[in-house]
Amino acid sequence: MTVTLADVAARAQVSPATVSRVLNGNYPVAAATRERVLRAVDELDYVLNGPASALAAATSDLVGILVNDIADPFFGIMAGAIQAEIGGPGGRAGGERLAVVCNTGGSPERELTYLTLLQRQRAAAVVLTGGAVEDAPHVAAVAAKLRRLTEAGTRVVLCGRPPVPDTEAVALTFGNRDGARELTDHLIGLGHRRLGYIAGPQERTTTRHRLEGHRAALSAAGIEADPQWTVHGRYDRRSGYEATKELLRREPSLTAVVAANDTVALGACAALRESGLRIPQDVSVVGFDDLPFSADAVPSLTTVRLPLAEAGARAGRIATGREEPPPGRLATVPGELMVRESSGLPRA
Amino acid sequence: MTVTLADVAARAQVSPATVSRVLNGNYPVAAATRERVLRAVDELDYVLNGPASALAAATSDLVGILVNDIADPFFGIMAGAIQAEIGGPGGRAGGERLAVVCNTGGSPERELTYLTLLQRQRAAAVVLTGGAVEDAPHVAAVAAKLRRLTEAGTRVVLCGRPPVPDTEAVALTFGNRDGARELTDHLIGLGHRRLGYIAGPQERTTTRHRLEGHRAALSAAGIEADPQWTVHGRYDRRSGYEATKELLRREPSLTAVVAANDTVALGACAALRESGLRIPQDVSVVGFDDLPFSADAVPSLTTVRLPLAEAGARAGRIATGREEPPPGRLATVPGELMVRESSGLPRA
DNA sequence: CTGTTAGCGCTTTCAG
DNA sequence: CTGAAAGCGCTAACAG
Repeated sequence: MTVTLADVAARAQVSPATVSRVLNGNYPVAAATRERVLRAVDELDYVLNGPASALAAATSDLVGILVNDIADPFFGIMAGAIQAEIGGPGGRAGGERLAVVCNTGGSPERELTYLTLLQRQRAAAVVLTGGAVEDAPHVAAVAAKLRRLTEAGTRVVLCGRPPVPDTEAVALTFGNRDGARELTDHLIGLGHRRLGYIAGPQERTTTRHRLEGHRAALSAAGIEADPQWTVHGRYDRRSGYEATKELLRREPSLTAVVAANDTVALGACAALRESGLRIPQDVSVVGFDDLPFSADAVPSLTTVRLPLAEAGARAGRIATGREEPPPGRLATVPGELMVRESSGLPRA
Repeated sequence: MTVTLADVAARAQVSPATVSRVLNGNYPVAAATRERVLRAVDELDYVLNGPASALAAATSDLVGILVNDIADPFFGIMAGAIQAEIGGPGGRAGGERLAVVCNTGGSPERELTYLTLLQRQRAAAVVLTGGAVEDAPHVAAVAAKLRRLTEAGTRVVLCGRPPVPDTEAVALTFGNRDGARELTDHLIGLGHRRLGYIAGPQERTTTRHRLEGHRAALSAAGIEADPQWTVHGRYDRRSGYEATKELLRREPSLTAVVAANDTVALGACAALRESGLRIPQDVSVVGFDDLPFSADAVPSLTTVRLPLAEAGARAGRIATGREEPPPGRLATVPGELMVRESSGLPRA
């Protein structure tokens, strides 16, 4: 029924082994023979059986990409960049690799399940993107999984995620803490003293690091942070909206709102506007990430630019062995403060 | 070295076949036996070899999702919804399926290459999202590929993409034409007579359908469309910005700009603002898709809401056989006009 | 309900 | 440079 490598061999009058060698291009084959084989492949419209080769070779050409939310451009941009670099179609270079994008929805269990699934597929590499959940048992479970994957020959890269101790995983982390600190320093520099903070979900590294940066800036300036001025939420627009309403209720005199990320900042802007407050005349708003829409927002958003695409591309290259891992298997990708219209002097 | 099913069988004192049956849950097995097997699996930390089962069973648990641009929420939302429904982790129901998201970048060749790769992997199903390229040879090539995939047992679903004749592919198409028509009707109803149109890339079905709807509305109202008032671009913000500048140059008296989609509309807004024009007092702007940011834009965007998540979810269910395909293997998913702040009466 | 027996289609030593 | 042969680890009849 379906054409197999043996059929091609027969037609080209060579052994299956030779066909395999031609197809994989990892072994010397006479030009004339190759020619003949390629023609046969074409004539029979032959397509290699992936599972069969993966079984025989004990490795597949699948690369797993774990993301929290594929509909969020933050992850979409990284995923796209990773995929472009792993050498799939168009990316050239080596066997055509297929990116398997896995949506964890931020759930630790799903993250683990996907890792197992990827292990089952004998994935060539796995890239985990975005912040990690900090729950100790989960961290341990992930570490164990990553170790197992590495043992099985799967390369593991963390992109925008802190290193996992006791593993060989290469980590490209974002300068969340420093970026957050710069952002708050910027606001303090403008004269703000009463800053609300909308944090991400409680147990995530990204949330913690950004919050730490914020607090560091405050204490360096001798400003004591009222715990009431920090609200936790999710990394979405809705959350920013609701958290801002809550902050306004708790402390109407805030002159600035620092959001967990740009999406949250947008929600914050909506809430402020709805409350009759102008940005930045009445309240300044800053975000984080510098997603494409942030520069276009009205007012345009002051934020920290994270080189998502660059980091993803690098992660993709490391995952496919086309770039050396950084020394110590760890590199920090810094963010860059982008001062735009949404931040200004505090109101009198 | 690596644990195999045989090891588990030995430890559980059953035959490999029984272990397989327990793991696949597709065959009656005594509770006690199952129990024993499961324990052995746990103790040995066994993970099924995906390629091996795919080879033996002649089908894998991979589901391919083709998107034009994974960083674009339009595709991200659909991909996320599809993935949530195919029964991967968390989605429960049947074997854990893995979504393989393939970024074609809108390139016909890559689309074909990915389809081949998916065929190679013996994917259980393939979902193609978004508009198709209309080049005849390419359409024929895609049709041939889809036929081959279907023959090999891969279910093919088109989501937000017109049907492919002579294939068994199930198509869920969007009401692009009708939506576009409603949108332009809305503007005409407000009194607009001089409408600029920023179309998507020339050779795509989505572009054509939306443009047709627009033109239909115009001619129904007896307005003759100046070809100069239509500009083609890409489906991105930059394109909307540039196209708007160009439109303004060609015809400063336009009172409305109809954009290919919301992202383009945002670019258009930026260009208008930069030119000192107010929205909607001087120029009305409308988009298409109703992406999450559209309601939050300032001014909020009048657009056509496409139920991306719902359509994706349905596509996912059909792809995994959990929902019957619509009669005639074709269903149209209508859009819904969302009138918001960016459209208003034309200036005097 | 469970075991036995063949492969699935490819890669990879090992010879030549 | 090419062929022969031995599996890779699992599933799926087929018996029992």
